Amino acid sequence: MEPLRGELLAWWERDGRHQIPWKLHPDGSRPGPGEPLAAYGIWVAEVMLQQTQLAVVLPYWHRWMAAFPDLGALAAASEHDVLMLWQGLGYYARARRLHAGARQLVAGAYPSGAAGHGDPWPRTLEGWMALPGIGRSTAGSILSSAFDRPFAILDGNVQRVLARLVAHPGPPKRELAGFWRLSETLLDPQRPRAFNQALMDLGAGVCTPRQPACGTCPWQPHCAAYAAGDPGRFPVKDTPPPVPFQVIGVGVVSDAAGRVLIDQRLPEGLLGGLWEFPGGKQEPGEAIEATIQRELREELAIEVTVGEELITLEHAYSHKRLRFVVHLCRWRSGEPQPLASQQVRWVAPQELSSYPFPAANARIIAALEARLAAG
DNA sequence: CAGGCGTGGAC
DNA sequence: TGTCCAAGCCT
Repeated sequence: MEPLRGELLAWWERDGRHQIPWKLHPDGSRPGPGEPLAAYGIWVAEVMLQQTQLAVVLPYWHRWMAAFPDLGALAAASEHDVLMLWQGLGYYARARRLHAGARQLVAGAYPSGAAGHGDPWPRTLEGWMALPGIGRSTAGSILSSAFDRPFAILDGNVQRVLARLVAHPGPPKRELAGFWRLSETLLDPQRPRAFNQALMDLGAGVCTPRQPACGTCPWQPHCAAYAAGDPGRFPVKDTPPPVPFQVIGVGVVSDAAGRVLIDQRLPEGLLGGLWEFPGGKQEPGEAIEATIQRELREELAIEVTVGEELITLEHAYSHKRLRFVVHLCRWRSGEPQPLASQQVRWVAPQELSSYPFPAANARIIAALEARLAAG
């Protein structure tokens, strides 16, 4: 075990990522073994990093820390402001859970394990996992990063590295318990922060999903997949389920004053809590104009005249693909009702930037602005 | 426990 | 171009 740890850590000292801002002291210096780091920024970062690459997270993390510099600021923030800062990052339940977790921590409503004396941060796996949106891997990552405590991690990078190390014959999802044991066995109890970060950096930069750079890998002499001659074959993947495709009719409804109608989605589920232009699924054999009229009648209780097309765009979610066919509409009658949303609102086009929208709607807004600018 | 849950980078 | 998939969690 010691040789593997030493070789990985030696590689990491030379080639690891050492400029990650939340893993440094405020003055930019690296923490020594056992030295604590500020837990708040690490907690925020680890949640942002769930299923999201480091380069994507960095600008979001900096904006978030400027807006909500500490736990109290986040707990006191509105959900609207929280979603504004998360807009475009995806998996929006993470933002709502981070917000709820901040309020739990401020209220002291978490299990034992914190240091006490005004320090709200848990020191145990159970303490962190009691917070919404924190599972075992994120909890282990936070505890090792912030406090240099010996807790293992098992994200996608680590699963891939370990699956190759032992040439595991099946999908890791089916044998997670064994992978957790392996991650715990390998973990360097003297330097858990550095070891976990090294393992992730190895997966992100060397032991990559495609064309791994085995020539520079510190574990190449120990790697069963390399010995088998085909490291790219691991980890073995499950066949992904088919992704459904749907056409969505969307109305950008204007009133006589030039305001447009938007609604806030329900608090849970897909894009929960974000704002959007109203619309819905096209039914078989239905013209898209009829879809838009029907959906606005069913979900908002309004009657509109469907005008020209503004834009058609395709958007892929993790579990479905949609084509949005967006038409400009004129409001005719009916006070808009939030029959399938939290609330509806008439807003001037220049006010749209103060609402959190999902990525597909941001493209619709860009098209609308271009149309308005063109007259 | 299999499926819901976003977005953009990389090739 | 399409396809894969990333520092997972929740139900």
